[in-house]
Amino acid sequence: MSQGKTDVTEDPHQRREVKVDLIAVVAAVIDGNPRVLAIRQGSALPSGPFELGHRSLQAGLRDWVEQQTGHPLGYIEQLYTFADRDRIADELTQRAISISYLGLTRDERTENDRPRDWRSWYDYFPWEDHREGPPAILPEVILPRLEAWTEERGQSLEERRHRAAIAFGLDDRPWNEELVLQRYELLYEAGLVEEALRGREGGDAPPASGRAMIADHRRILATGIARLRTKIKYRPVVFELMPPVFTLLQLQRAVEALAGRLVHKQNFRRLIEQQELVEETGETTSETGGRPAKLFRFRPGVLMERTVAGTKLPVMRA
Amino acid sequence: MSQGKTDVTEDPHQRREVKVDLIAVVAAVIDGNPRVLAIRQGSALPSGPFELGHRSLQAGLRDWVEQQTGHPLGYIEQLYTFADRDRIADELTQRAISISYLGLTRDERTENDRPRDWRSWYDYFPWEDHREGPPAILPEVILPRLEAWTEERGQSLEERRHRAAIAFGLDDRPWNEELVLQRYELLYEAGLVEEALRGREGGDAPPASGRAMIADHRRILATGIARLRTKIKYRPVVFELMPPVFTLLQLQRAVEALAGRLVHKQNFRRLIEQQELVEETGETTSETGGRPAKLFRFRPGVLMERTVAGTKLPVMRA
DNA sequence: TCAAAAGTGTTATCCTTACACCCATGT
DNA sequence: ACATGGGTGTAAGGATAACACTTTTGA
Repeated sequence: MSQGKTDVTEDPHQRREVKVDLIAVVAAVIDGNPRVLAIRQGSALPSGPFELGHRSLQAGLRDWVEQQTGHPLGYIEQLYTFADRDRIADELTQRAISISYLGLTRDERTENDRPRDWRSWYDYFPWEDHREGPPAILPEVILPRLEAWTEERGQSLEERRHRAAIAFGLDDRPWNEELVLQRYELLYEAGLVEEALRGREGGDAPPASGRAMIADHRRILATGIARLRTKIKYRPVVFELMPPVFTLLQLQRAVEALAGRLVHKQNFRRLIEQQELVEETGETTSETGGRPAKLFRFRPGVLMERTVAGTKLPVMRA
Repeated sequence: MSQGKTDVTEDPHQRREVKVDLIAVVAAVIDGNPRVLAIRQGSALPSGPFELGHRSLQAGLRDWVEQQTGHPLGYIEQLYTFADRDRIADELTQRAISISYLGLTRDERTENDRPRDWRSWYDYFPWEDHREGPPAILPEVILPRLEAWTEERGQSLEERRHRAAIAFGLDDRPWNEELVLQRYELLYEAGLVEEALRGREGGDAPPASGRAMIADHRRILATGIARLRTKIKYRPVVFELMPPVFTLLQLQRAVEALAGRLVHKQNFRRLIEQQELVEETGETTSETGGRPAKLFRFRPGVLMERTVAGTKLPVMRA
């Protein structure tokens, strides 16, 4: 913006090489809570440069995660690629881009796994856990400050109100758990997260809440959570987070942990049953307390069919 | 696999710089057909390296597309990032990655626009257009060859059959228009598209059909089409492809062009109406033949609300 | 016996699908 | 008048959301 545009055609020999970083959001459900693999006391996502030795982007990512956390990765999918905006380019002839991935793993403690690396999502996003109703931090801290911000400047006042209303479910709008990124970005713009204040001099109001991360890692985490919350609704990805056998309530609790809200027990079961995602093992467990629960496993056949589901358009009959 | 893993930690000073290419799938609906912006007689997607002069990835992409096609870009979204696998690295110390984007534009002929750059999707994927029923090429050419391929080798026979059945809607399965990429990849594996035969020596069966493109551009195009066919169902992206005012049937035809299949007129209208996506302008047009049609425009307010829609999970009432 | 969790039945409502028909204009 | 596209009514079936209730265990 302020730096004056460089004419691309000026020097055809200018260096075009770029540093590429790989960053991972690795999620699991442990003890009924959604968790993410983080290093350096929870301040950073596993990451590292894409190097010549890496056979592919994914292979590079796996190497870094395993090296930094001791945890091998199973399912991974790409999240987003961006040119770093919070990071200052090393030199004028050097830029960096980041390629982020979402990984899903089971709650299996491997030998070299360091349990301390698993942090709850909601340490970073305390306003996102609505399983026990809207968290107190919302009415007590975030919403008042956010409202103050929307009234701060005369310019795009209406637009800000509107965005906040949609993102946080104000004015009788429903809470939409998928809008994790939009909420984080609003809080960032409003200066309510620590990351937003880093460039500026002090004096601003202290951040609203939630543990901060280095650079833009928390934004990337928000992207990963949003993706998972969306995807869980139309692809059977919970698979990747569950042990081989489980009870229906355990499955429900996992979904609730991810979505950050409770679901209706019976309707949830009907949904699962109707999609034929699972089958009974024939066994039961009484480890859950109360009446013993039937154990289920995912139907292996479904994996392939359902991974390519499809949504609705009022098509004509073939 | 066969190459023996390189230890990443061996030489910390090895070069980590990488070439980054930006590639665009730019779509429009022109004369009732879905089209893509392609250069070099339709053999390549617009693309170019990410350079220092580019303020951002998106800005770089816009520059290249405008420079190569004369067409300014409106809406764009990221598709996928990958390390090139079909391209051979320039040197041992040099690798390349590609970042692909999907762009949507209206049918507006700008002065410097070269109409010849707009190619129909279905030139590249003739098996994807089911608006007049399954295209003849499927039963006549593709399916027989594909079947031959599934029986070719004893190994993963069942799995191949299954994949083909899902992708092409065999054995009473419905046709799923979203599986564009899966279908292309199957045809690639089966050696039924030209691109698959490039590395190998001749003697193979000639490609099934569809215009080929350089490198992996056709695969990227398939990815873009798949994304658009999916997205059109849950986000109001058709907006970006329509003129400011239009009739409902024109809107329907546009959706049909993209989806490659017909939709039920009345149910389509109910869907549009129910989502309150459009409003009457009060005008009518008789340019469509037959009874004059009411003209509509998209409701500007909806743009914001609907861009963040949301899907279903059996939630509990707040 | 009672708490805790498992598991079932039922209803009103809404959305989806499908079918069939009428309306307004130009030729 | 008739072809062409525009535009509507309605009914069956299925999925959703919201009820409340019974069952089986461990402590």
